[in-house]
Amino acid sequence: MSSERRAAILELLQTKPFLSLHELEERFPDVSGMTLRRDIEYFEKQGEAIKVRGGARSMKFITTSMEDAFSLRLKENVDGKERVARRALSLLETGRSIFLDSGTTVLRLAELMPNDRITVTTTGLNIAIELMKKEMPIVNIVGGMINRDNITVSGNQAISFIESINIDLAFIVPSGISLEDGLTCGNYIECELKKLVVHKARKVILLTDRSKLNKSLPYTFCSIDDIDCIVSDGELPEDMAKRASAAGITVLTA
Amino acid sequence: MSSERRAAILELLQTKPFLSLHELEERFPDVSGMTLRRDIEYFEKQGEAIKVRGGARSMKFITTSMEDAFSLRLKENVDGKERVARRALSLLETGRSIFLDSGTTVLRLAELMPNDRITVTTTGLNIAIELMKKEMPIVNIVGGMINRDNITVSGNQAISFIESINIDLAFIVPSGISLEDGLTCGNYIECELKKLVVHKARKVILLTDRSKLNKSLPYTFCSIDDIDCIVSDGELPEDMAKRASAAGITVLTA
DNA sequence: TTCGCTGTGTTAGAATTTAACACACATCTG
DNA sequence: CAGATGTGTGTTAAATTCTAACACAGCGAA
Repeated sequence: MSSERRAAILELLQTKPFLSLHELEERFPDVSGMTLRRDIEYFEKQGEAIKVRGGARSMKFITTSMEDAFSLRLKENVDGKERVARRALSLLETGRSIFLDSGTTVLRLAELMPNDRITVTTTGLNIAIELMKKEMPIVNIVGGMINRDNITVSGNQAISFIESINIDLAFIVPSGISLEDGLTCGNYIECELKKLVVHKARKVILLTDRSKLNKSLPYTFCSIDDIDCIVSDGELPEDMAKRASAAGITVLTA
Repeated sequence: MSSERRAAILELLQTKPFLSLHELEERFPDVSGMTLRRDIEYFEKQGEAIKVRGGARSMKFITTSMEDAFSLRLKENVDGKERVARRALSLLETGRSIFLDSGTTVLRLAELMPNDRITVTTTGLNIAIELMKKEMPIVNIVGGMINRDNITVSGNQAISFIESINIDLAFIVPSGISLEDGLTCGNYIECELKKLVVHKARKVILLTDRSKLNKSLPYTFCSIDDIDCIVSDGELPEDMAKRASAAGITVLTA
C-alpha cells in the first residue's frame, strides 16, 4: 500500500533537508522510481517538500532568510537546549502567569508548550509567533524597540509593561553565569528589563546550558542567590552547586 | 556587468514565486543561458531562491506553516492591495516617525519599504517581523495582548505606548468604510487603539481597497473627515469622493 | 608585461524528468 | 454479477535540462 510508504517518506523529510531519489530507491527497492517520483510530487502539493533536480528538499529545513540567522545559533548545543527545554516544561502549571525570556532554548520551550490555560508574556518576537500557532496560551508581548540581533523587544515601554503585570514564573536565560558576577547579559537595556523581571517574579527559573557557565558579560541583572530554580543540561560545577544549595535553589539537571 | 543583471533578477524574485530560465533568457537576451543559470545558483547560495528544474523558486514565496494562514486571506484582491501598497510607498519620507496598522495591505507595504532612516511603530507582529528583515527602519512594536485572528497587538499597554510617542504619518486600514459610520472595525479594543492613533498622528493616511467600501462594522474609530489622505485601488464612489474633496482630503487612486 | 581573477560563452555528454500508455486491483453501480 | 470507474503502479522512449570542462576576454595588481 502506498500510505505506509508515504508515511515513511514523510518521516525522512522531517529528518533530512534533502532526499535524493537514489536514496529513496535504495530504501524502497520494491517500487519503481516513478512511484517515488510521484510521492515527491504528492508531498510537494502538500507543501511538505519542494521538488528539485535529483530529489526533494524538505520544507522543514527551508527557512525564510531571517530565521536562519537563528538556526545558526540554534545549532550550538542543540541537544542540551532541547533537554533543558523539556525539563523546564514540567515546571509549568496551568492558570499561571509566566514570563518567557527570549533565546533559542526558550523558543524550543515555546514550541513544546502544552495547550494549557496560562498567560504568557514574552520579550521574544519569535516566541510570541510560535505561541500563536497554538490554541491556548494567552500571549502578551511587551512593547518597545526591537533588537534585530536577537529579535527581542526592550526599552522603557517594555519596562513599564512588566511593571504593570504580575508574574508567577519567570523563565530567564542569561548570556553568562558566574559566581562572582551572577547572571549577565551584553545589552544594557535588556539587562534592565531582566532585572525587573527577576524582581517582580514570584519564582525565577534559570535555563542554562554548558556553554554559558563561567562566562561573564558586561551587565549583571541578578545574583545567583536571586534564583529559585536552575535547569541545566548537565551537572553544575562543584562551587556553583555548593552556592546553589546554600541558597536553597532547586537544581534540575536534564 | 553582472551586478545590474543580478539586481534585476532579484527584483523579479521579489515579484514572482517562480522564475523560469526561459523567462530569464527572454528578459536578458544578451547573455547566455549558462550565465543565468549561474545567477540562479548564486541566489540559491544567498538563500533568495531554490533551484528547481526549469528555473528557480523564490524564497519570498515559500512560506512556513503559519504564514500561509495569512496568505489565504492575502489572496483576496491581491492585485488591488499590491497597487495600494505601492502607491502608499510614495508617501513615505525619511526621518519620520510612522505608524503602521496591521493587515495584509500594510504587510505588503512593509515588504516594499525602502531601507530609509525612519522609525516605524506597528501593532502587527508579522509586520514587525517583515521590517526586521531589512537593514534600516527602527522598529517598535506596541505591547499588549496578541489577537490570534489577525496577529495584532492591542490592549491598555498598547494604548499607553501610542500615547507616549509622536507620529508623523499613520497608515490606517479599517475593516469597513461608509459615509454614515466613517471608519469602522470589528474589535472594540483595537478600535480604541486606532482612535488614539488617528488622534495623535499629524497626518492620517487611509489605505483601502474596493472590498471595504460601503461596509460598516460595529465600532467606529473616526469619521472620514479626520483623514488627510486616502489611497484606494480604484475611483471612490461619487458621494464619497464629494465628501472627501469637501473635507480637503487628498485622494490617490492606484 | 605578465599573472591571476572574475565573468562569460560553447559544447557535448550525462542525468533527470516528463508524458503516454498499460495493467492490476479495488470499489461502486445498475 | 457485469461493467464502469478510480487509484496505484510499472515501462518505455523522447524531451528537456543540467553539468562539467575548457576557452577566452577584460581588468587590476605585481
